[in-house]
Amino acid sequence: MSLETSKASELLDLAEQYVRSVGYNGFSFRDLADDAGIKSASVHYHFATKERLAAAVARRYAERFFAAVGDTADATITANEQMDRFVGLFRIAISDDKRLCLFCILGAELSTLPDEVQREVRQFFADCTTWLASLIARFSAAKSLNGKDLTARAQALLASLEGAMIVSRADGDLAVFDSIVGELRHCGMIPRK
Amino acid sequence: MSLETSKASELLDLAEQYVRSVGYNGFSFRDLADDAGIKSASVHYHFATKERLAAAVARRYAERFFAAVGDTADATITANEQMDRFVGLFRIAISDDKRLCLFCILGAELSTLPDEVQREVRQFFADCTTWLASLIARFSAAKSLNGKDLTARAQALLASLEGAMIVSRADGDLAVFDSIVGELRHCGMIPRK
DNA sequence: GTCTATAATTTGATAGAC
DNA sequence: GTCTATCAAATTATAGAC
Repeated sequence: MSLETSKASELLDLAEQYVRSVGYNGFSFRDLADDAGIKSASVHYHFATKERLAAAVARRYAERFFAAVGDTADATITANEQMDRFVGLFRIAISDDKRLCLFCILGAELSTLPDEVQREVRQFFADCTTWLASLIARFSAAKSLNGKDLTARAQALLASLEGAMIVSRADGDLAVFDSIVGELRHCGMIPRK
Repeated sequence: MSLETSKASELLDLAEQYVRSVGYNGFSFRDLADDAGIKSASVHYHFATKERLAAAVARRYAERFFAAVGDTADATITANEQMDRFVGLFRIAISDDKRLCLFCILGAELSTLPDEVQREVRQFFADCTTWLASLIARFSAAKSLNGKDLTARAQALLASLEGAMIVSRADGDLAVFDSIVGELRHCGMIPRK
Protein backbone atom coordinates (compact mmCIF):
# COMPACT_ATOMS: atom_id res chain seq x y z
CA MET A 1 0.00 0.00 0.00
CA SER A 2 3.06 2.24 -0.17
CA LEU A 3 2.25 5.00 -2.61
CA GLU A 4 5.94 5.87 -2.74
CA THR A 5 6.73 2.74 -4.77
CA SER A 6 7.19 3.33 -8.47
CA LYS A 7 4.97 0.33 -9.19
CA ALA A 8 2.18 1.69 -7.00
CA SER A 9 2.26 5.01 -8.78
CA GLU A 10 2.40 3.25 -12.15
CA LEU A 11 -0.74 1.34 -11.14
CA LEU A 12 -2.38 4.62 -10.14
CA ASP A 13 -1.51 6.04 -13.56
CA LEU A 14 -2.98 3.06 -15.37
CA ALA A 15 -6.06 2.89 -13.15
CA GLU A 16 -6.68 6.60 -13.71
CA GLN A 17 -6.57 6.07 -17.47
CA TYR A 18 -8.97 3.14 -17.20
CA VAL A 19 -11.48 5.00 -15.04
CA ARG A 20 -11.38 8.06 -17.27
CA SER A 21 -11.98 5.86 -20.30
CA VAL A 22 -14.44 3.15 -19.21
CA GLY A 23 -15.42 4.03 -15.64
CA TYR A 24 -15.04 2.21 -12.34
CA ASN A 25 -17.07 -0.82 -13.43
CA GLY A 26 -15.46 -1.00 -16.83
CA PHE A 27 -12.05 -2.46 -15.96
CA SER A 28 -10.64 -5.26 -13.81
CA PHE A 29 -7.54 -5.88 -11.74
CA ARG A 30 -6.42 -8.19 -14.52
CA ASP A 31 -6.64 -5.46 -17.15
CA LEU A 32 -4.55 -3.32 -14.88
CA ALA A 33 -2.05 -6.08 -14.10
CA ASP A 34 -1.59 -6.94 -17.77
CA ASP A 35 -0.81 -3.35 -18.62
CA ALA A 36 1.63 -3.10 -15.72
CA GLY A 37 3.33 -6.36 -16.63
CA ILE A 38 2.51 -8.10 -13.35
CA LYS A 39 -0.13 -10.54 -12.09
CA SER A 40 -3.47 -9.42 -10.70
CA ALA A 41 -2.60 -10.91 -7.29
CA SER A 42 0.36 -8.53 -7.16
CA VAL A 43 -1.91 -5.56 -7.63
CA HIS A 44 -3.55 -6.50 -4.34
CA TYR A 45 -0.17 -6.12 -2.64
CA HIS A 46 -0.21 -2.41 -3.54
CA PHE A 47 -3.94 -1.81 -3.15
CA ALA A 48 -5.92 -4.17 -0.94
CA THR A 49 -9.22 -3.67 -2.73
CA LYS A 50 -10.58 -2.04 -5.85
CA GLU A 51 -12.35 0.46 -3.62
CA ARG A 52 -9.09 1.61 -2.04
CA LEU A 53 -7.39 1.77 -5.41
CA ALA A 54 -10.12 3.95 -6.89
CA ALA A 55 -10.19 6.16 -3.81
CA ALA A 56 -6.43 6.64 -4.09
CA VAL A 57 -6.76 7.50 -7.77
CA ALA A 58 -9.45 10.04 -6.96
CA ARG A 59 -7.52 11.63 -4.11
CA ARG A 60 -4.37 12.00 -6.19
CA TYR A 61 -6.33 13.42 -9.11
CA ALA A 62 -7.98 16.02 -6.88
CA GLU A 63 -4.67 16.99 -5.25
CA ARG A 64 -2.97 17.44 -8.59
CA PHE A 65 -5.95 19.35 -9.95
CA PHE A 66 -5.97 21.95 -7.18
CA ALA A 67 -2.19 22.17 -7.25
CA ALA A 68 -2.36 22.88 -10.99
CA VAL A 69 -5.00 25.61 -10.82
CA GLY A 70 -3.30 27.26 -7.85
CA ASP A 71 -4.56 29.24 -4.89
CA THR A 72 -7.25 31.82 -5.64
CA ALA A 73 -5.59 34.13 -3.13
CA ASP A 74 -2.39 34.07 -5.20
CA ALA A 75 -1.78 37.69 -6.25
CA THR A 76 0.94 36.80 -8.76
CA ILE A 77 -1.60 35.51 -11.25
CA THR A 78 -4.55 37.38 -12.73
CA ALA A 79 -8.09 36.11 -12.42
CA ASN A 80 -8.25 35.79 -16.19
CA GLU A 81 -5.15 33.62 -16.28
CA GLN A 82 -6.39 31.45 -13.45
CA MET A 83 -9.74 30.92 -15.16
CA ASP A 84 -7.89 29.92 -18.33
CA ARG A 85 -5.90 27.42 -16.30
CA PHE A 86 -9.10 25.97 -14.86
CA VAL A 87 -10.82 25.59 -18.22
CA GLY A 88 -7.55 24.39 -19.72
CA LEU A 89 -7.37 21.43 -17.34
CA PHE A 90 -10.72 20.16 -18.57
CA ARG A 91 -9.60 20.61 -22.14
CA ILE A 92 -6.45 18.60 -21.51
CA ALA A 93 -8.56 15.84 -19.94
CA ILE A 94 -10.85 15.51 -22.95
CA SER A 95 -8.05 15.84 -25.49
CA ASP A 96 -6.33 12.78 -23.98
CA ASP A 97 -7.51 10.05 -26.35
CA LYS A 98 -11.19 9.45 -25.75
CA ARG A 99 -11.14 10.09 -22.02
CA LEU A 100 -13.04 12.36 -19.67
CA CYS A 101 -12.17 14.26 -16.53
CA LEU A 102 -12.01 11.62 -13.78
CA PHE A 103 -14.79 13.14 -11.72
CA CYS A 104 -17.09 13.56 -14.68
CA ILE A 105 -17.29 9.81 -15.19
CA LEU A 106 -17.20 9.00 -11.47
CA GLY A 107 -19.94 11.56 -10.92
CA ALA A 108 -22.11 9.87 -13.51
CA GLU A 109 -21.43 6.47 -11.92
CA LEU A 110 -21.89 7.79 -8.39
CA SER A 111 -24.55 5.46 -7.06
CA THR A 112 -22.67 2.33 -8.10
CA LEU A 113 -19.43 3.34 -6.39
CA PRO A 114 -18.16 2.03 -3.03
CA ASP A 115 -18.59 4.46 -0.14
CA GLU A 116 -14.99 5.64 0.03
CA VAL A 117 -14.99 6.54 -3.65
CA GLN A 118 -18.37 8.26 -3.41
CA ARG A 119 -17.01 10.46 -0.66
CA GLU A 120 -14.06 11.49 -2.82
CA VAL A 121 -16.40 12.42 -5.65
CA ARG A 122 -18.66 14.55 -3.46
CA GLN A 123 -15.62 16.17 -1.88
CA PHE A 124 -14.16 17.12 -5.25
CA PHE A 125 -17.33 18.75 -6.47
CA ALA A 126 -17.70 20.63 -3.19
CA ASP A 127 -14.06 21.79 -3.21
CA CYS A 128 -14.24 22.68 -6.88
CA THR A 129 -17.35 24.77 -6.29
CA THR A 130 -15.70 26.60 -3.41
CA TRP A 131 -12.55 27.23 -5.42
CA LEU A 132 -14.48 28.48 -8.44
CA ALA A 133 -16.78 30.72 -6.40
CA SER A 134 -13.71 32.29 -4.85
CA LEU A 135 -12.19 32.90 -8.28
CA ILE A 136 -15.39 34.30 -9.78
CA ALA A 137 -15.54 36.75 -6.87
CA ARG A 138 -12.30 38.30 -8.17
CA PHE A 139 -14.02 39.46 -11.35
CA SER A 140 -15.48 42.94 -11.21
CA ALA A 141 -18.66 41.81 -12.92
CA ALA A 142 -19.34 39.66 -9.85
CA LYS A 143 -18.75 42.34 -7.25
CA SER A 144 -22.46 42.59 -6.44
CA LEU A 145 -22.93 38.85 -5.90
CA ASN A 146 -23.40 37.35 -2.45
CA GLY A 147 -22.07 33.98 -1.35
CA LYS A 148 -25.11 32.04 -2.51
CA ASP A 149 -25.07 33.62 -5.95
CA LEU A 150 -21.36 32.93 -6.30
CA THR A 151 -21.94 29.28 -5.44
CA ALA A 152 -24.72 29.05 -8.02
CA ARG A 153 -22.46 30.59 -10.67
CA ALA A 154 -19.65 28.24 -9.77
CA GLN A 155 -21.88 25.17 -9.92
CA ALA A 156 -23.33 26.25 -13.25
CA LEU A 157 -19.90 26.67 -14.80
CA LEU A 158 -18.63 23.42 -13.33
CA ALA A 159 -21.70 21.59 -14.63
CA SER A 160 -21.34 23.11 -18.08
CA LEU A 161 -17.73 22.00 -18.38
CA GLU A 162 -18.44 18.47 -17.15
CA GLY A 163 -21.31 18.17 -19.60
CA ALA A 164 -19.21 19.67 -22.38
CA MET A 165 -16.82 16.74 -22.11
CA ILE A 166 -19.60 14.20 -22.47
CA VAL A 167 -21.24 15.94 -25.44
CA SER A 168 -17.89 16.58 -27.08
CA ARG A 169 -16.75 12.96 -26.78
CA ALA A 170 -20.09 11.66 -28.05
CA ASP A 171 -19.64 13.85 -31.13
CA GLY A 172 -16.07 12.62 -31.46
CA ASP A 173 -14.78 16.10 -32.12
CA LEU A 174 -12.70 18.16 -29.68
CA ALA A 175 -13.85 21.26 -31.55
CA VAL A 176 -17.26 20.81 -29.94
CA PHE A 177 -15.68 21.32 -26.53
CA ASP A 178 -13.98 24.50 -27.71
CA SER A 179 -17.18 25.70 -29.29
CA ILE A 180 -19.09 25.22 -26.03
CA VAL A 181 -16.38 27.06 -24.09
CA GLY A 182 -16.76 29.87 -26.60
CA GLU A 183 -20.48 30.03 -25.85
CA LEU A 184 -19.78 30.04 -22.11
CA ARG A 185 -17.47 33.03 -22.55
CA HIS A 186 -19.94 34.76 -24.81
CA CYS A 187 -22.80 34.56 -22.34
CA GLY A 188 -20.61 35.56 -19.41
CA MET A 189 -20.72 32.22 -17.63
CA ILE A 190 -16.95 32.32 -17.94
CA PRO A 191 -16.30 35.89 -16.77
CA ARG A 192 -13.76 38.28 -18.31
CA LYS A 193 -12.27 41.21 -16.46
CA MET B 1 -37.96 -10.11 -28.62
CA SER B 2 -41.56 -8.94 -28.98
CA LEU B 3 -41.70 -5.45 -27.53
CA GLU B 4 -45.48 -5.69 -27.51
CA THR B 5 -45.43 -8.15 -24.61
CA SER B 6 -46.20 -6.67 -21.24
CA LYS B 7 -43.26 -8.54 -19.74
CA ALA B 8 -40.89 -7.15 -22.34
CA SER B 9 -41.98 -3.61 -21.64
CA GLU B 10 -41.74 -4.26 -17.90
CA LEU B 11 -38.17 -5.40 -18.44
CA LEU B 12 -37.49 -2.25 -20.45
CA ASP B 13 -38.86 -0.19 -17.57
CA LEU B 14 -36.68 -1.94 -15.02
CA ALA B 15 -33.59 -1.87 -17.22
CA GLU B 16 -34.07 1.85 -17.82
CA GLN B 17 -34.18 2.45 -14.09
CA TYR B 18 -31.04 0.39 -13.58
CA VAL B 19 -29.09 2.14 -16.31
CA ARG B 20 -30.15 5.57 -15.09
CA SER B 21 -29.07 4.65 -11.57
CA VAL B 22 -25.91 2.55 -11.91
CA GLY B 23 -25.09 2.58 -15.61
CA TYR B 24 -24.77 -0.17 -18.22
CA ASN B 25 -22.03 -2.02 -16.37
CA GLY B 26 -23.67 -1.65 -12.98
CA PHE B 27 -26.43 -4.22 -13.24
CA SER B 28 -26.89 -7.80 -14.43
CA PHE B 29 -29.58 -9.87 -16.09
CA ARG B 30 -30.11 -11.52 -12.69
CA ASP B 31 -30.78 -8.18 -10.98
CA LEU B 32 -33.31 -7.47 -13.66
CA ALA B 33 -34.89 -10.93 -13.49
CA ASP B 34 -35.24 -10.76 -9.71
CA ASP B 35 -37.06 -7.44 -9.91
CA ALA B 36 -39.33 -8.77 -12.64
CA GLY B 37 -40.06 -11.96 -10.73
CA ILE B 38 -38.68 -14.28 -13.39
CA LYS B 39 -35.39 -16.11 -14.00
CA SER B 40 -32.44 -14.59 -15.82
CA ALA B 41 -32.73 -17.21 -18.57
CA SER B 42 -36.23 -15.90 -19.26
CA VAL B 43 -34.91 -12.40 -19.80
CA HIS B 44 -32.93 -13.77 -22.73
CA TYR B 45 -36.19 -14.88 -24.32
CA HIS B 46 -37.27 -11.23 -24.55
CA PHE B 47 -33.85 -9.74 -25.29
CA ALA B 48 -31.20 -11.99 -26.78
CA THR B 49 -28.24 -10.05 -25.40
CA LYS B 50 -27.54 -7.25 -22.95
CA GLU B 51 -26.46 -5.13 -25.90
CA ARG B 52 -29.83 -5.48 -27.60
CA LEU B 53 -31.67 -4.82 -24.34
CA ALA B 54 -29.73 -1.61 -23.70
CA ALA B 55 -30.16 -0.49 -27.29
CA ALA B 56 -33.92 -1.05 -27.00
CA VAL B 57 -34.01 0.93 -23.76
CA ALA B 58 -32.11 3.76 -25.41
CA ARG B 59 -34.29 3.80 -28.51
CA ARG B 60 -37.51 3.87 -26.51
CA TYR B 61 -36.16 6.59 -24.24
CA ALA B 62 -35.21 8.77 -27.20
CA GLU B 63 -38.58 8.23 -28.90
CA ARG B 64 -40.50 9.16 -25.77
CA PHE B 65 -38.23 12.14 -25.19
CA PHE B 66 -38.83 13.69 -28.60
CA ALA B 67 -42.53 12.84 -28.44
CA ALA B 68 -42.72 14.65 -25.10
CA VAL B 69 -40.97 17.84 -26.20
CA GLY B 70 -42.93 17.96 -29.42
CA ASP B 71 -42.16 19.24 -32.88
CA THR B 72 -40.34 22.58 -33.10
CA ALA B 73 -42.50 23.44 -36.11
CA ASP B 74 -45.63 23.09 -33.98
CA ALA B 75 -47.28 26.53 -34.02
CA THR B 76 -49.75 25.71 -31.25
CA ILE B 77 -47.06 26.00 -28.59
CA THR B 78 -44.85 29.00 -27.89
CA ALA B 79 -41.07 28.76 -27.97
CA ASN B 80 -41.00 29.63 -24.26
CA GLU B 81 -43.34 26.80 -23.38
CA GLN B 82 -41.42 24.34 -25.49
CA MET B 83 -38.14 25.34 -23.86
CA ASP B 84 -39.76 24.82 -20.46
CA ARG B 85 -40.85 21.36 -21.55
CA PHE B 86 -37.33 20.54 -22.63
CA VAL B 87 -35.72 21.69 -19.40
CA GLY B 88 -38.56 20.10 -17.45
CA LEU B 89 -37.80 16.65 -18.83
CA PHE B 90 -34.29 16.82 -17.43
CA ARG B 91 -35.65 17.96 -14.10
CA ILE B 92 -38.07 15.05 -13.96
CA ALA B 93 -35.19 12.67 -14.72
CA ILE B 94 -33.03 13.92 -11.86
CA SER B 95 -35.92 14.19 -9.39
CA ASP B 96 -36.63 10.46 -9.86
CA ASP B 97 -34.81 9.01 -6.84
CA LYS B 98 -31.08 9.33 -7.42
CA ARG B 99 -31.16 8.80 -11.13
CA LEU B 100 -29.90 10.70 -14.16
CA CYS B 101 -31.13 11.23 -17.66
CA LEU B 102 -30.43 7.97 -19.50
CA PHE B 103 -28.10 9.52 -22.04
CA CYS B 104 -26.15 11.45 -19.44
CA ILE B 105 -24.90 8.25 -17.85
CA LEU B 106 -24.60 6.38 -21.16
CA GLY B 107 -22.68 9.33 -22.56
CA ALA B 108 -20.23 9.16 -19.68
CA GLU B 109 -19.85 5.40 -20.16
CA LEU B 110 -19.65 5.69 -23.95
CA SER B 111 -16.36 3.94 -24.63
CA THR B 112 -17.30 0.85 -22.62
CA LEU B 113 -20.62 0.35 -24.42
CA PRO B 114 -21.31 -2.21 -27.18
CA ASP B 115 -21.47 -0.74 -30.68
CA GLU B 116 -25.24 -0.75 -31.03
CA VAL B 117 -25.67 1.18 -27.78
CA GLN B 118 -22.92 3.64 -28.67
CA ARG B 119 -24.72 4.42 -31.90
CA GLU B 120 -27.93 5.17 -30.01
CA VAL B 121 -26.08 7.54 -27.70
CA ARG B 122 -24.43 9.46 -30.53
CA GLN B 123 -27.73 9.60 -32.37
CA PHE B 124 -29.56 11.04 -29.38
CA PHE B 125 -27.02 13.81 -28.84
CA ALA B 126 -27.06 14.63 -32.53
CA ASP B 127 -30.87 14.68 -32.71
CA CYS B 128 -31.11 16.63 -29.48
CA THR B 129 -28.70 19.24 -30.81
CA THR B 130 -30.67 19.58 -34.04
CA TRP B 131 -33.97 19.86 -32.16
CA LEU B 132 -32.60 22.44 -29.75
CA ALA B 133 -30.95 24.53 -32.47
CA SER B 134 -34.26 24.63 -34.27
CA LEU B 135 -36.04 25.77 -31.12
CA ILE B 136 -33.45 28.41 -30.27
CA ALA B 137 -33.87 29.81 -33.76
CA ARG B 138 -37.45 30.68 -32.85
CA PHE B 139 -36.30 33.20 -30.26
CA SER B 140 -35.88 36.74 -31.50
CA ALA B 141 -32.57 37.12 -29.67
CA ALA B 142 -31.18 34.43 -31.98
CA LYS B 143 -32.39 35.94 -35.25
CA SER B 144 -28.88 36.98 -36.25
CA LEU B 145 -27.34 33.54 -35.66
CA ASN B 146 -26.34 31.28 -38.50
CA GLY B 147 -26.59 27.49 -38.47
CA LYS B 148 -23.18 26.93 -36.95
CA ASP B 149 -23.83 29.40 -34.13
CA LEU B 150 -27.19 27.81 -33.42
CA THR B 151 -25.56 24.40 -33.19
CA ALA B 152 -22.96 25.75 -30.78
CA ARG B 153 -25.68 27.31 -28.62
CA ALA B 154 -27.64 24.09 -28.64
CA GLN B 155 -24.64 21.97 -27.68
CA ALA B 156 -23.71 24.37 -24.89
CA LEU B 157 -27.18 24.25 -23.38
CA LEU B 158 -27.41 20.48 -23.75
CA ALA B 159 -24.01 20.08 -22.11
CA SER B 160 -24.95 22.39 -19.25
CA LEU B 161 -28.09 20.43 -18.48
CA GLU B 162 -26.34 17.07 -18.63
CA GLY B 163 -23.63 18.35 -16.32
CA ALA B 164 -26.19 19.93 -14.02
CA MET B 165 -27.65 16.52 -13.31
CA ILE B 166 -24.27 15.10 -12.33
CA VAL B 167 -23.33 18.03 -10.10
CA SER B 168 -26.78 18.14 -8.56
CA ARG B 169 -26.84 14.44 -7.72
CA ALA B 170 -23.33 14.59 -6.25
CA ASP B 171 -24.51 17.36 -3.97
CA GLY B 172 -27.58 15.32 -3.11
CA ASP B 173 -29.84 18.33 -3.49
CA LEU B 174 -32.32 18.88 -6.33
CA ALA B 175 -32.19 22.59 -5.52
CA VAL B 176 -28.72 22.66 -7.08
CA PHE B 177 -30.23 21.67 -10.43
CA ASP B 178 -32.82 24.44 -10.16
CA SER B 179 -30.16 26.91 -9.16
CA ILE B 180 -28.05 26.04 -12.19
CA VAL B 181 -31.07 26.37 -14.48
CA GLY B 182 -31.62 29.80 -12.94
CA GLU B 183 -28.10 30.77 -13.88
CA LEU B 184 -28.58 29.47 -17.40
CA ARG B 185 -31.67 31.65 -17.77
CA HIS B 186 -29.90 34.62 -16.26
CA CYS B 187 -26.98 34.50 -18.68
CA GLY B 188 -29.24 33.92 -21.67
CA MET B 189 -28.10 30.38 -22.39
CA ILE B 190 -31.75 29.49 -21.95
CA PRO B 191 -33.33 32.19 -24.12
CA ARG B 192 -36.49 34.10 -23.28
CA LYS B 193 -38.70 35.80 -25.80
C1' DG C 1 7.33 -7.50 -4.50
C1' DT C 2 5.93 -10.89 -7.31
C1' DC C 3 4.56 -15.34 -8.08
C1' DT C 4 1.30 -19.79 -8.37
C1' DA C 5 -2.72 -21.62 -7.04
C1' DT C 6 -7.14 -21.35 -5.73
C1' DA C 7 -11.40 -20.03 -3.56
C1' DA C 8 -16.00 -18.08 -3.90
C1' DT C 9 -19.00 -15.58 -6.53
C1' DT C 10 -21.00 -13.45 -10.50
C1' DT C 11 -21.51 -12.82 -15.27
C1' DG C 12 -23.75 -13.33 -20.01
C1' DA C 13 -25.50 -16.87 -22.40
C1' DT C 14 -27.45 -21.65 -24.16
C1' DA C 15 -30.09 -26.26 -24.33
C1' DG C 16 -33.96 -28.40 -23.69
C1' DA C 17 -38.16 -29.69 -20.68
C1' DC C 18 -42.78 -28.05 -19.62
C1' DG D 1 -43.08 -17.73 -21.82
C1' DT D 2 -40.93 -19.53 -18.16
C1' DC D 3 -38.46 -22.98 -16.08
C1' DT D 4 -34.15 -26.04 -14.52
C1' DA D 5 -29.74 -27.02 -15.37
C1' DT D 6 -25.61 -25.86 -16.89
C1' DC D 7 -21.68 -23.63 -19.14
C1' DA D 8 -17.40 -21.08 -19.87
C1' DA D 9 -15.43 -17.12 -18.59
C1' DA D 10 -14.42 -13.41 -15.63
C1' DT D 11 -14.48 -11.21 -11.22
C1' DT D 12 -12.47 -9.75 -6.50
C1' DA D 13 -9.81 -11.50 -3.23
C1' DT D 14 -6.72 -14.66 -0.22
C1' DA D 15 -2.90 -18.06 1.21
C1' DG D 16 1.45 -19.16 1.02
C1' DA D 17 5.94 -20.11 -1.71
C1' DC D 18 9.98 -17.72 -3.55
